[in-house]
Amino acid sequence: MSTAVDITDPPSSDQAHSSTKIPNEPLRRSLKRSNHPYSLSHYISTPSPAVDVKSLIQPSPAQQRATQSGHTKPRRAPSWPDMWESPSGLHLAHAAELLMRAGLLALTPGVGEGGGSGPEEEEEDSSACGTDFQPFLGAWFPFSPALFPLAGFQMGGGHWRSAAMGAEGIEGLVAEGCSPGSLGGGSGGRRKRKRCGECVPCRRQTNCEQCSSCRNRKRGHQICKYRKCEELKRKPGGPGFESRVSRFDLRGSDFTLGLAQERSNGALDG
DNA sequence: ACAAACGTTGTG
DNA sequence: CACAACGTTTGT
Repeated sequence: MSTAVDITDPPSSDQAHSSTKIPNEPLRRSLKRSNHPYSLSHYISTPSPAVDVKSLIQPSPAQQRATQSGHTKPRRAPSWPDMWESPSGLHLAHAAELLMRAGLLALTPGVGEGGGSGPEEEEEDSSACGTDFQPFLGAWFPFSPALFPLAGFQMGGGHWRSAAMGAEGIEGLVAEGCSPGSLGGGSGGRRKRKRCGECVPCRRQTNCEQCSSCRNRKRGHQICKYRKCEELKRKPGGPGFESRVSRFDLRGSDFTLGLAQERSNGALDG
């Protein structure tokens, strides 16, 4: 049970947090000009530390604090991936559950009745969540019937997403099944997924400057190949993802059962 | 406004 | 399928 992240890259410590922006400004012109110490082969041959999915699901206290206290982004509402990524993602799930219990959130039959103990009461205590996701109730669950097809789908798709499902599950589901495109927009509503920040490539701090992406950054708009997040490499709909989504998509609430089965089968375990 | 980077599409 | 280019989203 040693899920410790084996960080082989010394400087990766300050990069544990996932952010769209790379902390160490590897993409700066200065970097381009400077002759970075790593060669292409270095990137390729670097061992792959285990991905600590748990850290995604259970953010550090510091992260939680940050999210709880200052989760209010002045600029725009958090995207769904944001929601799932943040500790509040769990709260969001709880919110949905409460909504269901209150009869406000109509999901496909089976979810709500899946037993009093509910499918996922795993994380945290509801009491804490109750207060915590309050803001989200206002912002994201305005109890508007118009939004419930959306919300229901999100909830169902997310299935109170839990530790059983990796970050990939979250992101994938949100990215594909639950993206605004499939939600309200329908037309070209593709939501960007975010780097996991945990995988080896994400931990890279420097661009190789040699790969096609680096060389062609101006026009390619792509991150260095060796920094491309492993999660993002997987297309939504890829292996593992598809099974989950399809299960959820086709059977709605049975998604939970599917997860349970997979869990028992060890498919989702480590 | 700008930069970074993901998603999509076209091409070989 | 891999790659390149573009469009778009997202964060500063």
